[in-house]
Amino acid sequence: MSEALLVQEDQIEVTFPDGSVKTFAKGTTGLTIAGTISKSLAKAALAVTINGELADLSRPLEESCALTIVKREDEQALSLIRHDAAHVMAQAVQELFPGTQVTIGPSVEDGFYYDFARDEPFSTEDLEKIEKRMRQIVERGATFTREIWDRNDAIAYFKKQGEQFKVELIEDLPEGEEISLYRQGEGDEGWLDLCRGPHLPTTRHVGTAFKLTKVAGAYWRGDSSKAMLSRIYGTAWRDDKELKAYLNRIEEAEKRDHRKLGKEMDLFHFQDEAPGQVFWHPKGWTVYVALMDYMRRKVKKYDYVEVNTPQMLDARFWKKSGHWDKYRENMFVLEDEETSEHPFALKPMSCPGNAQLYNYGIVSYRDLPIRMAEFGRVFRKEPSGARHGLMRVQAFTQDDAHIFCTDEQLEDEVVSMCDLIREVYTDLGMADHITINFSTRPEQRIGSDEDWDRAENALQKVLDRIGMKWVLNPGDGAFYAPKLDFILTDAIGREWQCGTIQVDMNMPTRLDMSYVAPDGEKARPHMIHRAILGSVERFIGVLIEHYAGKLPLWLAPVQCVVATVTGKADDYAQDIVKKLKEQGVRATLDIRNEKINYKVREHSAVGKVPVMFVVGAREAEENTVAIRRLGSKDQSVESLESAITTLAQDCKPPY
RNA sequence: GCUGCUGUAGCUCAGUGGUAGAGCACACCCUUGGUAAGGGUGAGGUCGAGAGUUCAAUUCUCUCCAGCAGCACCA
Repeated sequence: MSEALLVQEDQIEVTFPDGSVKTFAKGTTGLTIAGTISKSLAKAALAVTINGELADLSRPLEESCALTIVKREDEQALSLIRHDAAHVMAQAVQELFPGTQVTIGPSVEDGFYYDFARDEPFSTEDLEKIEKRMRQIVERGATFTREIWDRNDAIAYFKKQGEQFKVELIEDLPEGEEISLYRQGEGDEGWLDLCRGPHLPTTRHVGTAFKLTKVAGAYWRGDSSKAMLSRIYGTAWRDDKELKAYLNRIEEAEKRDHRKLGKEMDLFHFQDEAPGQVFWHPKGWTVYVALMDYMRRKVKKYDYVEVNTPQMLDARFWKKSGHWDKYRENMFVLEDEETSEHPFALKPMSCPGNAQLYNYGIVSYRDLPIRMAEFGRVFRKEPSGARHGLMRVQAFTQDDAHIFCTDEQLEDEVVSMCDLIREVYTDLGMADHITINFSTRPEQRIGSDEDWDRAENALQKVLDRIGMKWVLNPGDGAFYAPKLDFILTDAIGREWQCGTIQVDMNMPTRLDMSYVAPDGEKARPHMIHRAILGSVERFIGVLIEHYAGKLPLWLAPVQCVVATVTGKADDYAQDIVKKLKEQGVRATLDIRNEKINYKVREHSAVGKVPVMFVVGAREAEENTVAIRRLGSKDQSVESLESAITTLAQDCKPPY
């Protein structure tokens, strides 16, 4: 007879993480169970997980289950603390600013937010007041109580409270779904919010390690046609040490901001007169060119041909491709559409241009696949609030390519592209930092469902073959093709799309592309769009933040500064720079009348130059150099000849 | 585009209803110094643009432009 049958009807079996099983009366709470294990555990318990799902400590257990007790040191405690902090903040706001409506307030990475509807904006001083009130509410130690409400009662209650947004939320909940409210505090004194939970036992459990960080606008339900709400962000942690560490981490990350480093390192600047366009300084342009040269070598290695197409084309191409309908507002159109029969526009992407090259002449199946690369300079009129340093500009260069191929060639081509992308990201030190998004058909799209099925299946098969981690991003494909997007993050964790692979079965038809098949009949090629860096500008921004300005030697704008300790070594230093340049090293000379401390600080801390050769009378006499590598405190003295040979070798870019 | 904030010297920032100040950078001088800021002197500003209020606006108000944070968008 199995043990399970011995369990009486009014009892349940609880399995603990160590595998032990105990029997309890039905309806026993996690808190009671924790108490049977030890008093200290009951005290430390914050919540439970029931079959892996987080739940209130006070939740009665109705069925046999696997149970864990969540304590403050557990990772799950963080999201509880943050979610509760959001509730506490909402209560604080309503106490301080009566009439403010609450909407939603989830926990997010590193913290939480709550969206409020209020006529007046929240000021920075308001944040201080709110935070102070939050600490009082935490101090009160009000109990969180879960209540199940009747749908109509809940709607009536929130209507009476003037909470239109909560009413809308409840009305939109599927029929039959349990409507749970959480009360913090006792009876009518308590503050009620619609919430799925779970929560901590009391507000006191939130602790003191939180801080309100910023106030910003956010649309109701993420929809720009709906009301703009005031969102207050906060961060919350298990203890003050964690909070301090977080604030410190943010501060450090902000020092890596590419806009800040771009100025300090003299790489580029922006001006009001050219919004979203880069003024590249000599040093920044050196990085740009080094990266482009590298990409050109890669593309050659992978059997691409490089082409170049016009910057400015008749809008008929965009109308034909469908971009005009969807992106007209974001294109720079050069002539008045009203008066000109053929308005021209700056190209926002290179696809139609490359298609013209394909269409020039007759393509045989023997010519396929054609891998056509173009470092295309494109222009996109971005919404004013979207521009962001190098990451989102209005004029940029894509390391674009279009592969035209047959159905049979499709998958291998995409796999080979993934190899190339992986190779490039590895060379650039970013391989471990990419997220791949598989973005499938959007609601607004062109083409038949059969074609979308085929294109998505092809990408799915490739993903199965390449064995890289990926995330499904349903509905986020381009209007003409599903895609794999390669996402990188900046210093403070914002995500930026860099590489992309798009399997397109629509443009070839739209742009009248064909090839002659073995049977002599015309056939439609497939078109794969791909970019590896994406935007060269954006990728440099990401690289700067990733390396905190300390770019790998081969990309560093200045690879070596030869600096003198005394004027007596000027001639020697000049000679060294000349020799370095002969070996292809980007070297500069610093014989200014300054102390060596000053020069070291300027080139290392500020300029991020990877290598310094320091020379004085001694080195000039002995034909040596004192080598200082960025990041290391000490230096080594080497003979000039071997120092140059070694450095020249280290500066070689990857092939 | 939306909400909020910001715009003063090349950079980072202070300041004021009576037309401006610091540090760094720059120029010159002193200093020739051995690994993360040596000292002195000097030059440098239409206070984002336009309009309004005022005897007087860099300062107050409005509009526009640009930037920052977040949201929305991103072929």
